[in-house]
Amino acid sequence: MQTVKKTLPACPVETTLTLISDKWKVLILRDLLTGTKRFGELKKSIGNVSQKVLTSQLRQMEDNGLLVRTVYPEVPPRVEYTLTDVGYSLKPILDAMWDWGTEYKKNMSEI
Amino acid sequence: MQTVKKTLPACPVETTLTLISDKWKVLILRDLLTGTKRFGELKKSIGNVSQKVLTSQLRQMEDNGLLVRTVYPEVPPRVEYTLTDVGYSLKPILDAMWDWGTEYKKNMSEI
DNA sequence: CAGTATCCTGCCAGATACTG
DNA sequence: CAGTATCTGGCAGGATACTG
Repeated sequence: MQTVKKTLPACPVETTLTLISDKWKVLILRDLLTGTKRFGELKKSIGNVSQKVLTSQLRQMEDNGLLVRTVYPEVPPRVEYTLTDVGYSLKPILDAMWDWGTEYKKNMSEI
Repeated sequence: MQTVKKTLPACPVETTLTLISDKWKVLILRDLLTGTKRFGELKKSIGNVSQKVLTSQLRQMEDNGLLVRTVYPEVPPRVEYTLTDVGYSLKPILDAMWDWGTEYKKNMSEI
């Protein structure tokens, strides 16, 4: 899945999928769009994700230039995640998903 | 994953994810947004999906009201898939993904 | 707190055979 | 042509224990 530069598909939609289609990445984006978060905050907010997988997907997003990881050399340690401009530019996709999900739920409740 | 009405999450973004985050659904949408397609056309266009999985994900999308499946009682048989209005209303999400993927590739090629 | 290190589960892909 | 049925296997993701 990674080494993205080598495997970027021709279709731009597939390119986007390659970068954000893993199970938790959209929820990571949702949470970071409102600002910098610590690892523990993300884990709590996202829900049922395991530490290993959350760490792994955060690292991939860092490698792809979507977010920045900052380690504060304190005890206990503190690690913060912040979207880059490229990561933040995914906001229109999340907004569209938010709008559609809201409409869908409204329609379903009317049936 | 299915029985969507029972498990719709509170967050609208998660609701949308529940319906389109399976591996091939976004590509199915991409292909059907340009019009009705036959099963074989979808399979060819999407690429490496197996018959079994493509059938399964199309059925789920039908159950969720995103598309309609039409069987023509001919020999050889013909089955066509068409987006419903609800399915078509996902277009803004796909458009945003197209735009972002195009930009991302442009940025990557400049490095 | 924010991770590694292991081991394990289950989804999905691949291949093949069969049918209306 | 467009499926269904069955078996196999790889790998993303999950559970748990341990650590700087």
